[in-house]
Amino acid sequence: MDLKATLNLPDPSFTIPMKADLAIREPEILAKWKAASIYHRLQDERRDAPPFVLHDGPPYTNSAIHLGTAMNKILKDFVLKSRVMMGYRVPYVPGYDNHGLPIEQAVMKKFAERKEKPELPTLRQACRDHASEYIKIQTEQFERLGVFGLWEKPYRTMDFRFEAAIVRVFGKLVSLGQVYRGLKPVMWSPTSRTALADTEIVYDDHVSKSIFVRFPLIDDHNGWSKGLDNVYTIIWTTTPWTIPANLGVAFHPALDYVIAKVGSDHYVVQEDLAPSVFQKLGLQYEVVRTLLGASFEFSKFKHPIFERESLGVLATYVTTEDGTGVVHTAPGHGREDFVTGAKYGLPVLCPVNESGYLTEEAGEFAGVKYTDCDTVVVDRLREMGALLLVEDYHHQYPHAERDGKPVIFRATEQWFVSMEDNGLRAQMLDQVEQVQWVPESGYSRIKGMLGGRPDWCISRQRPWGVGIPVFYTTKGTPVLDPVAIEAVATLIEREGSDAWYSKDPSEILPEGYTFDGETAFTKETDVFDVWFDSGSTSIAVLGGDVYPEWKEALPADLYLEGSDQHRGWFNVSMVIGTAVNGSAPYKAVVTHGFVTDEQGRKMSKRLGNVIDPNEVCASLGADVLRYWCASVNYADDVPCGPELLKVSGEGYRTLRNTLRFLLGNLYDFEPVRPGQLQELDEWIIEQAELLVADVKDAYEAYEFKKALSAINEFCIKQLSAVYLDAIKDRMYCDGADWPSRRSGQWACYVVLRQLLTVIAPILPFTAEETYVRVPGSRLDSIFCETFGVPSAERLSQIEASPLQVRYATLLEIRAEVFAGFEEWKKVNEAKNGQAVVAHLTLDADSANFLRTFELTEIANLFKMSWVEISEGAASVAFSPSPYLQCERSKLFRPDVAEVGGMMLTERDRRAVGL
RNA sequence: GGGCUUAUAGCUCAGUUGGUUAGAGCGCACCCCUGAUAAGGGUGAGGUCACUAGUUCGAAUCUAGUUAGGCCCA
Repeated sequence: MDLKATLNLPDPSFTIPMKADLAIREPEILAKWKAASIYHRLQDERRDAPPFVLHDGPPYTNSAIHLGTAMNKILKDFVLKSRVMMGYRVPYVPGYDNHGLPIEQAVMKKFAERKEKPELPTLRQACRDHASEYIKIQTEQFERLGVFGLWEKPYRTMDFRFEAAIVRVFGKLVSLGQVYRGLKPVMWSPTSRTALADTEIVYDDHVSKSIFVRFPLIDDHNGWSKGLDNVYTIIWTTTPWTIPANLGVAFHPALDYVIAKVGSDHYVVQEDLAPSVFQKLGLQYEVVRTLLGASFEFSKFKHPIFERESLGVLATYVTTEDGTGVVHTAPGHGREDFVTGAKYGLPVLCPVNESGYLTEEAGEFAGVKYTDCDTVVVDRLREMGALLLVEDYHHQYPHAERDGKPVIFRATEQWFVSMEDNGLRAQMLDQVEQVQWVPESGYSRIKGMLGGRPDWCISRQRPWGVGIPVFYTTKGTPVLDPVAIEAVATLIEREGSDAWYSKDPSEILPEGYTFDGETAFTKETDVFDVWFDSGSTSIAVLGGDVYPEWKEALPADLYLEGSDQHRGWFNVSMVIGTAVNGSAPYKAVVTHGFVTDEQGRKMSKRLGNVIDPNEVCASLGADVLRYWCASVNYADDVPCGPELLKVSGEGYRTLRNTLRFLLGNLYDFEPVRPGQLQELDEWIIEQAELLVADVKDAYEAYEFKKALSAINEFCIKQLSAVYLDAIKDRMYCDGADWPSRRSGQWACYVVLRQLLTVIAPILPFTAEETYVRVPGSRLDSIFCETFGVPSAERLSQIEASPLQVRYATLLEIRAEVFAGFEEWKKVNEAKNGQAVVAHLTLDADSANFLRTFELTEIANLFKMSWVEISEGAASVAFSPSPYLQCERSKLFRPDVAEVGGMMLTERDRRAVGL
């Protein structure tokens, strides 16, 4: 008799293959999902279920995805899929951020290579095309990761209707009185009469006139100059043309300053710089007093030329590297000066026009070109006796990249969203309290940023964006009229934001439109800061005005982005959400860190440590990448590299093999619950239920790592090491349809289904691949299933289950037997426990406890030939088994006997009908 | 330089309100199995809890500082 043929061995063609071949198999599963419209299927399935809305933060569309974006989408998908399996309706509209400088620059580079200088419409079209191209690429890549969503209709900030929504959000803010027009300095090219972005600037050698200028003290505010006459402070600057705009002198609050006596005059300069300053000026001096910079706050000095005050202010950017430690401050001509000026309520004086000529506001210098100030202003300072020294100064100075000419800082009219009007800031800070921040540190981070953020400058002097929809009258009055703004929105909705540029105001505004009695208008040329676009997404998408199928209740349940978005998206979304709707646009915010290499260093091309998620999908598979994602602590910065991916691959394979084995035993199983289950089978089913309860809680708390390690440990410690090992004999050698075997199959079936549901959010491809082969799977997809979470009642029943205590105790004894056997093996011949009898001597209670089990079950679990139990002082001893080996089951058992020329146990004799 | 944040075994991570000998999985070493087989099982070795100084009867845990990372600013 061919005994092997009588065994019920797992059928390798029935179960999933051991070799995953994910790079090949995953695309097939994707195709299946696509054909089944899995996303819509799930929406349909859960039509009446409570919703869980994760609102997508839009990635910028100027490159393929990198590991950080991949991780972000995968983490989102963990949330989406786990919520689906908790029974929610889970809509997900992916988004894309399309306007802005980086795309414009990428496009300009292409034009430059062809030596072309595109007109505005051509440039904008090229930007649109560029963004479209990367939307397509990124969509493919995100889908490849296994992310379910409305990929055929994502939100795109350059979608005409989306652009119109942005305009309407602006209109809403205008009507709320949240928007105002103000001045702010930007890099300005006087030769091309345009504002420039930082990235359009190159630093080049330049020779400037540097001047030392003294400012007489008018009022020392708190008496620091008491008893001294002729007190001055000295500033040093390399931009004489900004002297007419001077409104302040800045001191470092924490540095020491000296009052130096020079003849009958007294000069305030920074202590460390005093020797070099006076040496340069050729003056002998004597220190008469030393004071902290903070002393000079609110002191009043006189402007060196005009009859005007220059206020003593404090600023921490004052350094001791150059100059005098006292910084000439012109809020209209420097970013730092602007911020400091705003703090002290100084006006933003900008007496330089767009061509670089000084204006009427510069008084006697009106009409002078800024470069000529090197002589005109300097001469005047000399006449006034304010000039202490002038010399040439070689340094790096910003130049426009496009024409190589020097640029200037110049305040221009910009649009702002006020943080204080309507109590917006206070309201936002209140809203911060209502939001759940995960991890908790996000709370203090966003709070600091909202509390400290200045008014939001929403205008950009760029071509690629949504035009700020403001008309001006011939007198230059901005038309802040809802009717006019809505006219723009209507146009853009129909023809896109390009139409704002191509149409005349008369073509846009309603016929016969008048404002302030005027009928002729010009258009604003600035576009919105792209953060205004993305700050509007909650309203544009969830508000449902753009496309009704996107509509969901606000606030969203969750935003999930990198921690840099505290300053970015979370911030601007809060500003617009709170201003427009009166509340935060999100109930919870989860943030993740950044991906580093295995040494914790930033990924960079230079270091050659960049991991490309697309390559990982094409080699190891998306499930392995997702496994990695779930295995790291995303709240911190997360390491990734070839070694870690290899480790993830190994972990993945362990899980896969567990699924493979469970399924392999079900090839001849109809999923019907047998009347009576064996104890061990009930035990593992209870264990699986405990696991599902834990994992569901972990998913709910966004603790994917915890979910994965719980699953892992269950597979390794409960299934592989104990249960699966113990049931093999029963599965293989018992009669195929004996209740004992069916009981084990039922347990495998139940456990497998439980495992598949909890694994599915992390390893969707593998879960799906396995699920469709499980006997009795009638649903199209694993994602139509829900977690088999035990009821509270059932849970407390399991937790108090005598079965759990019973097996825990048995497994403790088992561990002692195993440990003892290792010792024994070292000095004895027999290496295999199956050929060894264990002699357990135990106290009466333990012995009686063991006797409640069948000896065959104990021998099986302990992987011994046989077990003998006696009472006495606790010990474990071993001896070679005196029993014969069964030819069918390979076990050495007391009941092995010869029948029909074969050595068989009683059970095996029955199984083969002897 | 500022705000927020991280540091526990070779790796990824647990470690509740301070309280026995700091845990898990992987990896590693040795052994077993060869009917989960490019699988599976057993045993074991591995840690000055980044460093320094405090508080305390007692610190991985609390405090201050130092060092090295990260994000956002300046």
